[in-house]
Amino acid sequence: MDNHLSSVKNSCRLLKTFLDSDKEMGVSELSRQLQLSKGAVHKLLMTLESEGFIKQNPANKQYSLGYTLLELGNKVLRNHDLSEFAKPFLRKLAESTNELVCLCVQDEFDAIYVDKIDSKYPIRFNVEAYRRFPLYATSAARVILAFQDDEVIDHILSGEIRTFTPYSLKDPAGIKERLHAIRQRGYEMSSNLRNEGVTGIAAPIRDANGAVNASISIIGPSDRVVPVYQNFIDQVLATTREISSQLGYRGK
Amino acid sequence: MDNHLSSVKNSCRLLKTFLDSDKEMGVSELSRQLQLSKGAVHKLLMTLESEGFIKQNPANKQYSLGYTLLELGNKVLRNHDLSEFAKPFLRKLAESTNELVCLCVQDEFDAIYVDKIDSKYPIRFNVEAYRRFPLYATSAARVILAFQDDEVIDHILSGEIRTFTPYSLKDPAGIKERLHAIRQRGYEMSSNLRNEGVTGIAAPIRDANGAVNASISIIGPSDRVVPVYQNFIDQVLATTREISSQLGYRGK
DNA sequence: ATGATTGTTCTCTATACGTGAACATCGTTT
DNA sequence: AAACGATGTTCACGTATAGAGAACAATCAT
Repeated sequence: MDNHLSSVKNSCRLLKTFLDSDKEMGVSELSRQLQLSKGAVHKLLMTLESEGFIKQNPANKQYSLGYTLLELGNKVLRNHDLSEFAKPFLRKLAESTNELVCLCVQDEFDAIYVDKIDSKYPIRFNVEAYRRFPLYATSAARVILAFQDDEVIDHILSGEIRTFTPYSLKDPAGIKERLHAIRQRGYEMSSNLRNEGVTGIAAPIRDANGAVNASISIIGPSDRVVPVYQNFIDQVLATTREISSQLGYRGK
Repeated sequence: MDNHLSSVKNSCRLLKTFLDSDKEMGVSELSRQLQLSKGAVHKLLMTLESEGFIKQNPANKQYSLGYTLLELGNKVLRNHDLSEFAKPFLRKLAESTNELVCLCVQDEFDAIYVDKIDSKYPIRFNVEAYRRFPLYATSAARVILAFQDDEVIDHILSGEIRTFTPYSLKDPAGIKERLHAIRQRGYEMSSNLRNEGVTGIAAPIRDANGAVNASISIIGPSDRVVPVYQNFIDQVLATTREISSQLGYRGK
């Protein structure tokens, strides 16, 4: 870990520990989780609080994330051209399918839903926006991963593979085969791999250079989605091709 | 600036400079804005990037905010009990008024809209959620400020007063009078102070101790809102009183 | 080609960081 | 009440390190 500012790194780690906790946290608990002295954690908190990144509950002296992070997070979205650009396409797709439609992007070795439009049906599936998940886990993510360099794929598959249902893919070789198949046919469809009874259909968005960093997917209860899957595949592909073309992509 | 970690403070300042810029920024520009050496800024960026708080565009080497901030910002909202709790009340109010309805909270010496439901009318006014603004600037904010301690009020009014329209309040003494009036009657209504042709009606939410940290407001074009203002005042007051009461407030 | 920008790397010293322990405040338990 | 255990907060100190400044590399414009 050279040329890294240790206290800055610690402050980042501190903020991120709040992601895995639903409650406020105190100095002692943070000091345990981060393996830092209480004094150091306290100084970190004082500094972060003075900048609005952390706020302290006066009643119980516990700390939680501050509103400045809300501002910054929102700014990420507003600076994110693609979500602005893709919005009308998502809306159109949501209207014609009535199912959950998501815009997924890659960030390092994770995937994130940066936008979504919920299904109108009373019985519908839901995803959590803005939360990271592994690139091998969902249709929307795999359809991005499939177009990455082999080194990236190998690096990700050489790590621990998390499973979510009894059907989740867990064999690296099997996943790799599947990725090649996706690359061949240009889309992905899967059921039960992330959530039982749920089917996702996803296609990649290409930028002007042909690189894939994002995808659009339709997700819904299998008994509604599977009977019309060919129609949905056609619609997602039509949408992502139109977007890719408007982004300057000149491929098939 | 004692017992503050300077590099952490710098990293916070660095992230916040992106709030006032709509584009990516490079080392040199940041170094100028922050008055830090290029080397120092570079190290900050490397560290923040390794934690996902910053990302670099490989094409032009410029930097922008990273997706981890999106995660953290979203977490702030999910941890914010009030917005979850107030949601159904907002929806009801939006449905019966058809105008923009906002939930506003105080953070230090600023106000932030943490939730809103847009008007259904084709001609409608819009606010930017999650962005700070001064506590004296809008109805929603003033109705919170009015119930703060005098020291807080004086501190805020002793600073620079920003104006937004030719009608914006700018005389500290006049604002203070207005705040007292708000306190008397329990709500605020104003036109043209933040945006010309726009009228806001706001009432405070009280917690179990009677403290005011949030408000609900109805905002819309004056020619639609003013004619029915008494009705809207009654509805906002009924809503905030119901919420306050459910939060444990036992006042009038 | 030249020059003026950039981003990145390097060396070096003042200092700011993190530790560890002491102190202060809480609730609980006995 | 009194003693305990847990908290959050403060402090002094030595070492690791953060930040300055200059050199280097890589662009882009002229």
